[in-house]
Amino acid sequence: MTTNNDKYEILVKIAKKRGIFWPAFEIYGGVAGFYEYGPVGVLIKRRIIDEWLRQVVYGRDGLVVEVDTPIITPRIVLKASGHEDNFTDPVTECLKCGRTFRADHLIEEKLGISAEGLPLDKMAEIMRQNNIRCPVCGGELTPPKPALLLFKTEIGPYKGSPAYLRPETAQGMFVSFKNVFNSMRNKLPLGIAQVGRVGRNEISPRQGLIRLREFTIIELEFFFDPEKQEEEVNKYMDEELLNEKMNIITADMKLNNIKKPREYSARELIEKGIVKTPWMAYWMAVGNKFLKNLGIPADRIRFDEKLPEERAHYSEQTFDQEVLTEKYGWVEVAGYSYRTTYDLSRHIKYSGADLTAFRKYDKPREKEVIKIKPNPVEIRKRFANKFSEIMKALASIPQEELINKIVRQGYIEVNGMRLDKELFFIKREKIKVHGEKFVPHVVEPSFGLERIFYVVLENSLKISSERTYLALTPRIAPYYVAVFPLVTGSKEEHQNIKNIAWAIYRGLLNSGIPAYYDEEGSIGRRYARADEIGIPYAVTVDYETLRNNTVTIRERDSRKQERIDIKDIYDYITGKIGFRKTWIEFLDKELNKA
RNA sequence: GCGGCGGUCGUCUAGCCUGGACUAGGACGCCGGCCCUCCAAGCCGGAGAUCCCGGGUUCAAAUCCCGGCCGCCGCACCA
Repeated sequence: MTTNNDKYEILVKIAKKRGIFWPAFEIYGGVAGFYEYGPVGVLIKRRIIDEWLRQVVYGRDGLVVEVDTPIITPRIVLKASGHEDNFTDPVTECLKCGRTFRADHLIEEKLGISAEGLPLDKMAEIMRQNNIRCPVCGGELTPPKPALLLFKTEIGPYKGSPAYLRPETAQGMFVSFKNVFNSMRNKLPLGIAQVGRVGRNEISPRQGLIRLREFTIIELEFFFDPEKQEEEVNKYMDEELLNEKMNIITADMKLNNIKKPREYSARELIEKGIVKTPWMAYWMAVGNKFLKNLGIPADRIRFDEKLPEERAHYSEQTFDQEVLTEKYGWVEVAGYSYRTTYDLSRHIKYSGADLTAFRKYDKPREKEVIKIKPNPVEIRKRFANKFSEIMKALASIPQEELINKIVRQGYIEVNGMRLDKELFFIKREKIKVHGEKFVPHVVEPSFGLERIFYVVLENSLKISSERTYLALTPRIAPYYVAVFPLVTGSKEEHQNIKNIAWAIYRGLLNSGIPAYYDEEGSIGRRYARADEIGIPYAVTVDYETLRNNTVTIRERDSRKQERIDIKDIYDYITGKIGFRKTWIEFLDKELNKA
């Protein structure tokens, strides 16, 4: 019997043996929280990214575009985003036993009051006043110090300006929003996606690929107009997405101690008001399909809504998407956050840039505007000797304030003098307004690539007494097809068989099919090696090939073989892997609709 | 970060307690050769080990002692 731990260990062994992944810096003893991808691993990783790009980014009716922005991020950006303040933990250390604790958690535990976000000196005071001591040994605690989880660096070699490695790629999308939005001709809704490396200086990373200090995020920021969200979702969400079933644990369910998820369709999530924006349901449905297409069974995927105190500082609503693993139980592979206007508003404030979109009204609206100007003749009449002083002071008062004071209260005070509305020209004017500026709202589906990579591998690994293989869904296999000569001896017909196999291999590579060639060891061993890295098909050239130009093609999981003509190999493989069937089915459906 | 346990070819391991005969042994895997009609076969040969790192004790350290690194488990942290 294979236990969970055995399975994990077999996976780790295969990963190292076959070049999939392993801990980084191994020859120097390794550094916790860093992993390396090997030659086969990079291919699988790339295929997963490609599938994400295809399904979540470029397959979304043109809603989403992609960018690539810097990893090193000036301090101001992460100050604006709130990370510099929120990505630190207040840590206190016991002077006696050396244990460290989160100061705010200790306060909450002892006093039952929320201490999250309090200034450090305030926390120190509370701890002193209430004589909070080490919960383990009762020793004295140091005042809380901030532990920053951002990697710090400097831009410029001498006296550089402070910078951090980005802890998420999202800020790249917010900071570049204006340029992307303009280049996409100012249209909403607009998704901006990015695949990129990030760094988080975790206190204690463990759990292999699940908790890393440097990893890859694939995420998108989806910008939309909150006033048009219903009609726009209706336009883009087809029946298939609306009917997508998901396992959900809502925050309400958690508060009522219900731990078993309920099944909801995306439509129900919207209609029952479980999601705070219908776009949340849209992206959750897309993400659910994405993971299923990577081979994760639907009953091993669930969404867990975070309670307010569990959410990141920027989020109005968060669902974690989790996958059940053998090794780690439920693992969060993606987070769906409703970031509202938080990030853009903060960058507007810190940078001064206009990061708004323009909402055109259906019809131009008539709007009354009031313009106020001082009436010099009247003012001189009333305040002859203060005239220039008054005029100067008035010039520096903004229009809104003039309107506010004069129209609403009937007068304005300037340098201690009361100026009544009779001293002003008040002009009321009707103008046509075509729309208004607003800050777009944002929903963010954010995936941890290494976690997806891990859950897919773990899920794909099949172990039996007979054999061990990776049942990767064909599209994310490192190679689509292996090519083998049945025999590799020195007789002339053996040589011919080898030559044909080699020619087929080269032909496939030349046609853009990721192919793999192996002639070492017995045919059985070669199948086994190919199976271990998840190659879904194997073409074998044998004696019959010499007679009639056919080869056998073997399917990895069933080990069934078919005999096909050499000329049909390309079509066979692209048919199995590829998009031809999808194209025909989809086109039929779409044309019938039209 | 704290506590417990551990670390020997790519992998699994023998040796460690009781220091020396260890040029660190074996198996699997890998590479080469032979064999050559389909699922990890067989035979022959080969390469492959900073005994995790640093220091100490000793005539002598894989082995004993100290510190560090890394891993696993628990706590804490993180999502």
